[in-house]
Amino acid sequence: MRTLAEENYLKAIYNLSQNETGATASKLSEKLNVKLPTINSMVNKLADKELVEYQKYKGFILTEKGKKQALEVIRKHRLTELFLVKIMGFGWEEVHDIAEEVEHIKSPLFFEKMDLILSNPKYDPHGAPIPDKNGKLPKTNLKLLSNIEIGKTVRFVAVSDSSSDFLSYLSRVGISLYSSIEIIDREVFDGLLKIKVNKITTTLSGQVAEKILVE
Amino acid sequence: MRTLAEENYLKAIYNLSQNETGATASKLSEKLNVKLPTINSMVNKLADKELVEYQKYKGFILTEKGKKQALEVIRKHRLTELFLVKIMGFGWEEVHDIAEEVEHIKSPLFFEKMDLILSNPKYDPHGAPIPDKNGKLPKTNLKLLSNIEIGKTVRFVAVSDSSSDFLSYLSRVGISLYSSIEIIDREVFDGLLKIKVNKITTTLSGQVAEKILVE
DNA sequence: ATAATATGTTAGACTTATCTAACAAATATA
DNA sequence: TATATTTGTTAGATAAGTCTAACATATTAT
Ligand SMILES: [Mn+2]
Ligand SMILES: [Mn+2]
Ligand SMILES: [Mn+2]
Ligand SMILES: [Mn+2]
Repeated sequence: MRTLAEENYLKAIYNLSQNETGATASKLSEKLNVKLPTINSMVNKLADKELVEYQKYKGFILTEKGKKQALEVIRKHRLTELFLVKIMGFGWEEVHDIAEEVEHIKSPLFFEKMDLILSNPKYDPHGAPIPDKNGKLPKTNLKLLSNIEIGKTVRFVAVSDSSSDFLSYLSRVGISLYSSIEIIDREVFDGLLKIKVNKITTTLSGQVAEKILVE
Repeated sequence: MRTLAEENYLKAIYNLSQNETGATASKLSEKLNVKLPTINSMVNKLADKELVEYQKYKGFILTEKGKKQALEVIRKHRLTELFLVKIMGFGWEEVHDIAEEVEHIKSPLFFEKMDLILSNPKYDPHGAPIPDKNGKLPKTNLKLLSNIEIGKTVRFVAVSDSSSDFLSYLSRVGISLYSSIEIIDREVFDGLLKIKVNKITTTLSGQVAEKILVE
């Protein structure tokens, strides 16, 4: 039986290993809000269970088995988020924290029913792909809004930060998923970005532009 | 922060103390599927936190504080069960086990939304009353089907066993919540009961009749 | 290349929730 | 009432998940 803590470690390691930097002890420590030695002892246990590969002082990578389990949890998380928005009427900025809890429900029936009610959805409310029952994910090829050339128009399809603060901010400035965004200008010094969305011109900071994924 | 185990103990003690027999160590042990010494150590902790009153070799009773907390969990359980049936389309025999997990979700928003969607419901799918936000329960005055006199007609309003096996059996023999049941005959020896439901005559065992609550 | 800093590991302790074995009290039975 | 049985308690062990303090390795800067 997989424990709640184990599930959180697997998910965090999976998410970190999507970045170039990979999953290191200190990154995990920060992400999971536990001290470094805790990471060490937990990762050792996960290695014993053959869920991660781990050599001292090198980072961690998930085994196939570990990856499959991580994707099961991620599937539950994203299905839940979409269910909360579509069926229960929550805002996209409210659902992440609730899904962090609900993703640990064991009952497969519960999530199968969500999947049925939502007709096998492919994306969560933040534009992230929902792994299918076998852990398959569509290959996406997204770019950061911060890297798009001036003059281009792109479609906002996902965020890389699902925190309430960030999403509320986007809603407040009138940027929602699937909006068309035209790049008007970018400040070289700090990446400050002038964009046009729905005929309205807005300015975004470089940090914000890095969290917006477009195609 | 209340732990999952604590919540299960509070709920179990509350439920047991609704019977005349009260909550004893061995009953709790059986209900929670843990050995007797575990009950002992946990109840000692709950007593330290002033959630139960406990004197050696006597039973346990919840303090006001403990009762309030138990009712919070019971509210979440029953709201969840109704949500699963009414909104997600589960059968009444499928929901208890799922609710045993979901009741431990901390997010108050999640349950407030259920309550809103269901319009402040008063009863769960098994006829059990849902405590309100302050832990208030309607006074119900139900009788056991096994105690009703021959010749009377009663309304089936609740079950005292929400297990899948029992509820599936009731569905199979065509007895559903709010059916009218006429008592045709009762065998003195073992309580075997002949009833009429929807113009159909059926026979129920004494054990089954004891789990059916009527008014 | 050496020293300073950042990152990772080991050792040992603590809390929660569980167990088994041994013992004690209460209750039922003869 | 004396004994047997059932029920409850204490003692001590264990596993999971966390911590702090001390130490080791790796990386960065001088
Ligand atoms: Mn999320
Ligand atoms: Mn998401
Ligand atoms: Mn139930
Ligand atoms: Mn119920």
